[in-house]
Amino acid sequence: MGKAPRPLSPEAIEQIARRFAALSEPMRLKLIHALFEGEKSVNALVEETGGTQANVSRHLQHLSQAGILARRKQGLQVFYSIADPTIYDLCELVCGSLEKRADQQAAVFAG
Amino acid sequence: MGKAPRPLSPEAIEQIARRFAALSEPMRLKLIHALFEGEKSVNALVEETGGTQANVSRHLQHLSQAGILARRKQGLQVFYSIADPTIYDLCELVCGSLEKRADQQAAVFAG
DNA sequence: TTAATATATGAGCACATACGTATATAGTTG
DNA sequence: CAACTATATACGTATGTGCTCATATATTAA
Repeated sequence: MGKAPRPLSPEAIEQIARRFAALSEPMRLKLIHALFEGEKSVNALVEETGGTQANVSRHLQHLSQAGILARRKQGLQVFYSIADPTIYDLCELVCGSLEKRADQQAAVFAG
Repeated sequence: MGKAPRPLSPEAIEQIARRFAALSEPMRLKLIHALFEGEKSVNALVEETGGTQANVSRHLQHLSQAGILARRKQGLQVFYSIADPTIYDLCELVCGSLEKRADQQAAVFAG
């Protein structure tokens, strides 16, 4: 017996797809990874990631609207931080799964 | 103190992004969801999802090459099944997170 | 007010990818 | 062998999205 799957409406499917899509771009993952250390300003993230200011700003907005990041404006600066704690677990799950795959591949080559 | 993030090489970031991208399309999520019930043939998945045979086949191959699905050929038919068990947890995490968000939205409208 | 700084946004280009139609391949049956 | 079935693939098209460059907005300081 498999697990009993929840019924999923087309709208729910769409929402889930959008959530995964938000996490499917390298620059956005870099930003999320940088924010694992804590709240940071746009400028700090621009310097840390090496991206252009425009691009970083757009990706941060994308993640913010997706509910993944929180936005706090203070004076001239805007600070972003992780808003959805499940992001940690999601990344851990995927990293773990990919590491296992890599290990298996390595074992194949090692004989 | 935040959690100590693992260092992530650009290649690792790319891999993670690809994994999330594989899960970012509604038709692929439909297929994965259908396979939560167990192994199924391409034709069964075509009928269940209502997609065209070509499109379903392409998405199945995509998921298979990503290591998410397993492929088993038997006579004329090809059977696909979930190969990476973390997929269950990934979907549960995202569903839970989105449900919580929806509840909060609902609470706002309910006053 | 003007100048300076931090962030956001508009326009256009380049590229990726999802889709349908048609066809190819592989395996089975007669 | 030919006919049939299940799956995969080639091709063209349409759409989405990431990126850069330039500019706009907002906030602070002089």
